[in-house]
Amino acid sequence: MLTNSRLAYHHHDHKRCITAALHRARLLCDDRQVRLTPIREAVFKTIWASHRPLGAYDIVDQMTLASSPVKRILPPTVYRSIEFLLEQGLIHRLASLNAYIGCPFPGNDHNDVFLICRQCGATAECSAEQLTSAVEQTARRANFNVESQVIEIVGLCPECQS
Amino acid sequence: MLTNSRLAYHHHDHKRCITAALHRARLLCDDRQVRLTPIREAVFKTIWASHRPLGAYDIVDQMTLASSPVKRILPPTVYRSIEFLLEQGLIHRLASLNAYIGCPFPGNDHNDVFLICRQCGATAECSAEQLTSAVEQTARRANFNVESQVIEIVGLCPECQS
DNA sequence: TATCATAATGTTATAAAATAACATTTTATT
DNA sequence: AATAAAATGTTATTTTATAACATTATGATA
Repeated sequence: MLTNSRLAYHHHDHKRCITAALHRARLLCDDRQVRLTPIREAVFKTIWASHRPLGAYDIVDQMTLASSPVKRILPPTVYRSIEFLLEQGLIHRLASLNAYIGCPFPGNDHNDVFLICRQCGATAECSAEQLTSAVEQTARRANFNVESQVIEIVGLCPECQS
Repeated sequence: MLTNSRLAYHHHDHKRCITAALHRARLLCDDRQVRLTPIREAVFKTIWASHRPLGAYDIVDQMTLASSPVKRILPPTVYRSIEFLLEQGLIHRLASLNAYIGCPFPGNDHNDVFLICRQCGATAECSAEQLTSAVEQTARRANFNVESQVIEIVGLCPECQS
C-alpha cells in the first residue's frame, strides 16, 4: 500500500517534501515533453506548501501575497495551471472540499484514496489495492463497469486523536 | 448489500418510486416531529423526478417551470430545503458532481456508495459492508480514525454497456 | 536568424453557485 | 387572541469558475 501518511500527519522537514515533489514534477514533465512553466511551478509550489488541500482562490491569494513587487495574480491564470497539473497527475482535486493537493507519487499508476483530517486538515493519499478490489466487487454486483473513483475519508489523523 | 441498482438503471414505473419515497419521507418526518412543508416536499419531489442527480440551480429551474402560475422560485428557498433534506438523510449530496439525489433507504443506518453512470447519469446507491470494512482497514494502517466517507464511483451502468 | 504557428499568459467581463441579512408570513403554543 | 418560534420571501452580495479576446513567449521551419 503506497501512502504518504507518515509525512502528511507528523512533524517533518517539509522543505524536503517540496524539493522532492518539484524534482519529480520536473522529471515527469521533461519526460512527457510538456512545459512546467514558472507560473505552473509557482502554483505547484503553493499547493505543496503544506499537506492541507488548498482552494483555487486560496492559491490566488497566496500567490499574490508571495509576489514581489506585489502583483495581482488573477483566477484564470491559476485555474489554467490547475488544469495542467491535474492533467499531468501532479495534483489531485478533492471533490468534497473543492480543493487541491499535491500528489505524492505522480507517474505511478495508483488508485486514489484520501484521508482528510477534519481537525487540522492534513490529508494523506493512499493507493489501497484491497479497497480498489472491494469497489470492483461492489460494482460488479450491480453489473456496473467501474472507470474511476472518488474516495475521500474524513476523520481524525493520528496527531489529532489525542 | 442494500442497493437500488435495479430501479436506478432499468426501465420501471418510476411514479411508484416517487410515491414510495414520499411516503417514507412523510413517515420519517412525522416520526421525528420535523416538518415536511410544501416547499420541502416540492424540492424532494423534484429531486426524485429521476434517478439522476440534480444540481441546486436545476432544481430552482425545474420548480419555477413547474409552478403555475409561473412564479420564480429563488435560490435561498431551494438551498434551505436542500439543507433540511440533507439533515434528515432524505437526500444525499454527490460531491463529485455537486448535485443531489434522493436516498432510497432513509432512516436505515447505511454507508453510502454511489455508482454514477457517466453516459446516462443514472446513479444507484449501495450500502456495502465489505467496502466499509476495507475503508476501515485502509485507514487503520495510517492510524486514521474514520468518521465519514465519500465514495463515488464513475463508470457505465448495465444499460449503457451494450 | 527572421518568419511563422502554436502555446501560454494577461486582461476584462461575466456566468454560475452559494449564502448573508433582514422583512414577512406561517405555524404551534399558550 | 397573543405570542414566540419556525419557515419563507426578498434583496444583495460573496465565492467559485470560465468565456472571450489581446498580448507575449516559445519552438519549429525556412
